[in-house]
Amino acid sequence: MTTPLNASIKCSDCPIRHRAVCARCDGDELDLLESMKSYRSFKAGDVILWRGEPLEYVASMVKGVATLSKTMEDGRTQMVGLLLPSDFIGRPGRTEIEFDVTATVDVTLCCFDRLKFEKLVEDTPHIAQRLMELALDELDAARDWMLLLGRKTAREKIATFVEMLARRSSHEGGAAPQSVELHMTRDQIANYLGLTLETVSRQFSALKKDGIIDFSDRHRFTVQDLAALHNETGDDADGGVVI
Amino acid sequence: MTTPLNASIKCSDCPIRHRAVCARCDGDELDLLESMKSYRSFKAGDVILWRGEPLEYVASMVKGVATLSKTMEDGRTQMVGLLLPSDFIGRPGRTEIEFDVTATVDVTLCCFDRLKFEKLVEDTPHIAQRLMELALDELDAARDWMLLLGRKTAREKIATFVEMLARRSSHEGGAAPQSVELHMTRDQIANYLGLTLETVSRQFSALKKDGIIDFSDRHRFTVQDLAALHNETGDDADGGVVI
DNA sequence: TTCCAATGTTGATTCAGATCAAGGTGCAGT
DNA sequence: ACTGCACCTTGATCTGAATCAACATTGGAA
Repeated sequence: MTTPLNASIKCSDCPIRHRAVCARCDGDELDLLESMKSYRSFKAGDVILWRGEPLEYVASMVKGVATLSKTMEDGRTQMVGLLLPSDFIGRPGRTEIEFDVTATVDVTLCCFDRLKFEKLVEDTPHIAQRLMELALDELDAARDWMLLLGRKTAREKIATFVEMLARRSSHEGGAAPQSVELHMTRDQIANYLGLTLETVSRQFSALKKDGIIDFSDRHRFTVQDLAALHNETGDDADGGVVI
Repeated sequence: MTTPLNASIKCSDCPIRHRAVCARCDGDELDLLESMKSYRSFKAGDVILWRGEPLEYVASMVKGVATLSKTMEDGRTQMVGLLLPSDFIGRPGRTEIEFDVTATVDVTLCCFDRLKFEKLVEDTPHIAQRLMELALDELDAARDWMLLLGRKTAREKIATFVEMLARRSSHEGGAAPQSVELHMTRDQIANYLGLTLETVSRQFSALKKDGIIDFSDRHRFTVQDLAALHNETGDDADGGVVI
């Protein structure tokens, strides 16, 4: 399940070098991290960390997608975060986390022993500063999500989700009406949006019927009308139009 | 509306000295903060910061309660945070915030010029470290709230809210079945919990009818049965029982 | 003290989304 | 190619909370 790999890329060649917790580190600091790190891989579906489990290491996401989720006793579950490359898992000063972390596709982590890392945070301002930035960014995202969960309709939730995916995949190059990959099942999307899987399915169908998106297969769609899509999100006009 | 006060207490006598952003600072660092800070007061109901407004200063809550809220174009609003003494407002590296900050009771802030504070964060690891801790704590709270907003029923939401207030006010001393103050109107509570004010009112009445809480007046109640209350929250047993 | 506006309660009705139910689709394994 | 299963879609029905509506309470201003 968890595969420790000694084979890890050099920090200086790392794809997340400039966005992860090490972003502000200089050469010497990077050498130190280099000596401490180890890679781990997880398969799609693997649980990376269980809620309440002792937290032995903290890590940066190098590759893949993982989810943070909370589950109630009767099985209701709510995703409370999405981890993408450069995001950080775990926190110094906490011996456990109170949500499950699950890989949705194959994941590679760059891991550090928690205790050693905590000492590092004390001694290395650049790391604390970057961790602060990452935490504040996540806090902004969490707050946007609270508005969505508390006040948006099912259609607005789906439109917001679709727009988020479209915007993100447009970052990765490509022209406007591009194809977007859904890495999650309908059930996972439902848990992300605070809906049921049936409602997710119905709303996708509705957006398709209205000519706003079109599915090539169940896990891949194109946005036909970006303006109409945004109009369904319930968010303010503009929002930094993607060109 | 905003009243700059030169009269501010000494940092060493400050009630939030050991929990606010300055918690890790040593004597010299504290002297520096002392020389930079200025107090501002706000009346209950005053808006402290508007969404999108240029962020001239950042601040620590010294006294009072304030809310962070997001509002959609059609008026739906969702509170995304509650600020209590020692909480931090604003963030280095951001020229504006994307929610409104409103005082719900009279508030006193300890303010710092944003640009000067940003420089301070760069130069003073103790501040970045503490800001990181505060942000991570808020992130934990935000994630608990996401579960509540996404998956809990109206009754569970109200029970969770009531339990939170009861737990908090028990921290401030007092025996078990104590009287708890509601600083918020039904409408504000509704915006906090992702409900309507009518539903809030009905659920309070239901908890009262079931003998779980009892109102002395509209803004003050006592918890009659803490175990039954917890049982209605949907959260796991235990939860660190208050003794 | 009276009046008024803001706030809160309660009832009736509606509706969005959950739940229950019955197929469809596609792909991994044989 | 066939089978089985996980995943998805669509329909029918139910229900919890929103909405609409009327009235009660409170506290502050005149």
